[in-house]
Amino acid sequence: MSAPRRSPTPRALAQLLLGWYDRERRRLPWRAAPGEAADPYRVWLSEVMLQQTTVAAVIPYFHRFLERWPTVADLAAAPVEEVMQAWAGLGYYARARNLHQCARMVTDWRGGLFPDEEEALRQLPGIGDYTAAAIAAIAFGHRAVVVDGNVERVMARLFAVTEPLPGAKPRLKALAAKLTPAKRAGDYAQAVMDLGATLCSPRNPACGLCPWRDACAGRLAGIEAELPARTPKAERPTRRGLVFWIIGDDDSVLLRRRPPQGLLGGMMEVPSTEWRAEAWELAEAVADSPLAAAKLAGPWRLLPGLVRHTFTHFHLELTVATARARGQPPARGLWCPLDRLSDQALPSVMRKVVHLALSKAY
DNA sequence: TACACGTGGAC
DNA sequence: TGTCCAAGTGT
Repeated sequence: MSAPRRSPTPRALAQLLLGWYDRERRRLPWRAAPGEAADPYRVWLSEVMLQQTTVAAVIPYFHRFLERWPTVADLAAAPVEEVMQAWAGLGYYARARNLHQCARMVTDWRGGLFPDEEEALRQLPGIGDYTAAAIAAIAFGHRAVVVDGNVERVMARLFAVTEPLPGAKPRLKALAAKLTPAKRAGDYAQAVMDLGATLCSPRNPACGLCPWRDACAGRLAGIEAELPARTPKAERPTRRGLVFWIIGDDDSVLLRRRPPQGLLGGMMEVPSTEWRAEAWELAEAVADSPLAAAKLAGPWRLLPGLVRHTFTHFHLELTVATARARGQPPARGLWCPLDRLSDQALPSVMRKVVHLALSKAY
């Protein structure tokens, strides 16, 4: 008779994972070398960039930001427009505005020193529950319960939690709290996230290599690949718009800045109609184009092709019309020379518009 | 609480 | 092509 298998203690599980982390730790640009102190500025910058964003997408942005703004005071001193421009392409642009605001608060009120307590970090713009815990643990070594999507997935599998997200969040956080050790809290937090990002991945988890394979209730039940369960999301509608590619003197094009709040807030755009369910007729769209018809120096022409883009909650289809014009740009607008388009804070959907226009309008 | 908020890679 | 989803936050 073999003794009944006893489930490992939380302490034993944490030690198992830390051992794996010491062997397999990924080298990432914001990560301090083993035994060295982390730089809170780098930890904060990386954590904000990593919100809902993959490591591969973040790495080049992280390097560019750090080179351009080596300290939080440098970032705070920059005009917000430059920060938006540097963030262009990374998405979730409210993060860039909040990043800049947070840098100013830390610089102006605290002499450039980040708070080390979770609760104080949580008060800063762009820092929520996850990021506050991550900074407290990784940058300052405090015991904090760090729960992101990786941790939720790993906990759901390790403890075979079948309740769907987001309802299961409190239970998963409670489970994560039991496992979080007092020592090496930062390493532990990064270890769980590394585990989720490499072995305990959403699809095809590599259970054979996992330090927790013998303790994993999800794997023992054969349901690891189905976890975590999620409540189905609403369908994405399609919206349509017509974009005005208005060519001014000296090979310039009309751009404007979007309002600070809402979709693509504070970013530059090629002017367009409202985005709605119905397609636009050219005549209808031109009636509310950003330049009065009197200033146009030629007829409108519809370009062949379509710009497709998918946001989190809707699909977008844009057609592009072009015309020549002269005169002063309208309010919020500017004439941008074609060779300076790359200097603008153009989000990816607008870069697709630029690409179509440059390939079809000239 | 539920929804708005980007993007690109994987399958 | 379509769907999923990634180190979430703000409202």
